[in-house]
Amino acid sequence: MSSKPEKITPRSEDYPQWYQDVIREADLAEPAKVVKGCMVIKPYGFAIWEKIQRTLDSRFKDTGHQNAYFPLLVPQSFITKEAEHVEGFAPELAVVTHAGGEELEEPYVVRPTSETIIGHFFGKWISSYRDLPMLINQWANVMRWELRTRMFLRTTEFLWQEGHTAHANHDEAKEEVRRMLDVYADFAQGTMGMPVIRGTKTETERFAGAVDTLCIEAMMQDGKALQAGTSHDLGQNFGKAFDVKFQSESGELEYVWQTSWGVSTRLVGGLIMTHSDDDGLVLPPALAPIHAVIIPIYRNDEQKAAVMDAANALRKELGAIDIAPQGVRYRDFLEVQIDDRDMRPGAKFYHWERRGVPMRIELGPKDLEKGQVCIKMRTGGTGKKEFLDRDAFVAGIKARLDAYQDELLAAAKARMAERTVTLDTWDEFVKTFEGDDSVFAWCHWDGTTQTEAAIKAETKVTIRCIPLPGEGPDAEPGTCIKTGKPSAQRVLMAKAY
RNA sequence: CGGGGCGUAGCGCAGCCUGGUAGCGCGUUCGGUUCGGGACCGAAAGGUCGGAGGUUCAAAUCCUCUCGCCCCGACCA
Repeated sequence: MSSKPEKITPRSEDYPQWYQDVIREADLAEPAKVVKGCMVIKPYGFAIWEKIQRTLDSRFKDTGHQNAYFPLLVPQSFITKEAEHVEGFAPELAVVTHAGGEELEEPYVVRPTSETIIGHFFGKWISSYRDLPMLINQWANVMRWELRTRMFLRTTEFLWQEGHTAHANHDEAKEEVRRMLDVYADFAQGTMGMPVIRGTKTETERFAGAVDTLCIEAMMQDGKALQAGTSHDLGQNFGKAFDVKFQSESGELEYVWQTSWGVSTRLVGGLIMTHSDDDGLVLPPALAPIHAVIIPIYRNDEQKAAVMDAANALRKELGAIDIAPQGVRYRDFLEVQIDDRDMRPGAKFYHWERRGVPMRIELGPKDLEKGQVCIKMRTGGTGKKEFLDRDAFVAGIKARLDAYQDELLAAAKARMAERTVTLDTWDEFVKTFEGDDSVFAWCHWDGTTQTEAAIKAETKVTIRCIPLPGEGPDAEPGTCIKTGKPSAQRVLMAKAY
């Protein structure tokens, strides 16, 4: 490599520092500083979020949901209507007490989530079974006063999407909860290249006010788990709290069955910690704002003119290629940029590598002469430059990017498999989780909150989820790793972000 | 909120102990030579030393308070 001082701390040296270095060097975001716990998402980072939004939004539309928008401020009394919901969110609420120069009669809370205010409006909108199901999604910002923040993973204000639906019966609501979880899982793996495990949260980790919370859990490179998305079965809890009733086909008045589900800008943090390396950000093509950068190589003005002509022609040709995944309702063109800054080519290589651009195209006099391009992928493969016939390269670029996307997922899966273990004794368990890092451990658990709390207190390890069928080891009875009491199946245990 | 660390030029830091007109590296701007893995020469711009108060003839430096960031813990998408 180079003799220059490293700008990115190696992962082996200090993982959290590495994470921050990658974000800074890729120019994704920076701490706001002037606003506690908040971050500024910079254009390149926001472009990734926009890609996430577009892909997910398309899937939400495909599953019948419509976007809407509800107020940022929620009357404080709304929050207190659902007992568990208040209890869960009270500590992290920001409250507006003054406006227009006067103290408000009733304070507003800045939404930490919108179940309550949406519940209120569902109550007004729903009166008959004909109004159901009500399938709403909102793209919004929310605020939770967190004690400790990390960029993208946990900030006081964050961006997300929250789906809110109301159904005529519990089965339909449960189906919805599972359907959207599967959308998340499919998106995480297919688009982000981030393998996940689908499961059910324990009572401790369940959403405040839900009867059941499903989740997808991803593994970061240090083996820690990241809750990447949740889908809640709210039962009739909010229906009762906000008096959301409908007249059924048989004419009876019943409370609706609701669901809610969300993913946030945390996904960007997960994306970073899934693929990136000591050289900086690594992005899957499906979410990369820029797919390829052309670096022109020349020694004099004459060469420069010729190379720039060729570069512009190549860019135009590549930019017409639609790389949207199959089945989506939008088009997504290959984004290719030419870096014509007055810098040494080597400096440009490092610049774009830190930003995770999947492919670099070098174009110089020799390439024009031979009708070829010199390309190098950001990671994987042989790691070497490849010289390809220009037209064949253009024809094959989509397949090449698809292959790169698959490689990233495969590498992430391999890492996850490497760090996934099955443990049966408490001694092993303690030893496994001794250090700072973590693994995914499949262990038996007696199903009690007490045992869960004891395990956490002693080892910082939490039950990430009870796997859905097929997501973990086949269910077979055993004995709890901590207490030795009977257990029906293994659950996923890990330290978490 | 508890424990620890840190706030000095865009970034990374020195200076602080032992008060005396603010420095280094990288980056930036301009000019030139360069250009297939982080170029070089020359010139220049850029800081109310996180903020407030105090001690002092004099404060980046000493004292008090405060705000923010990072790490560790408790809470969480």
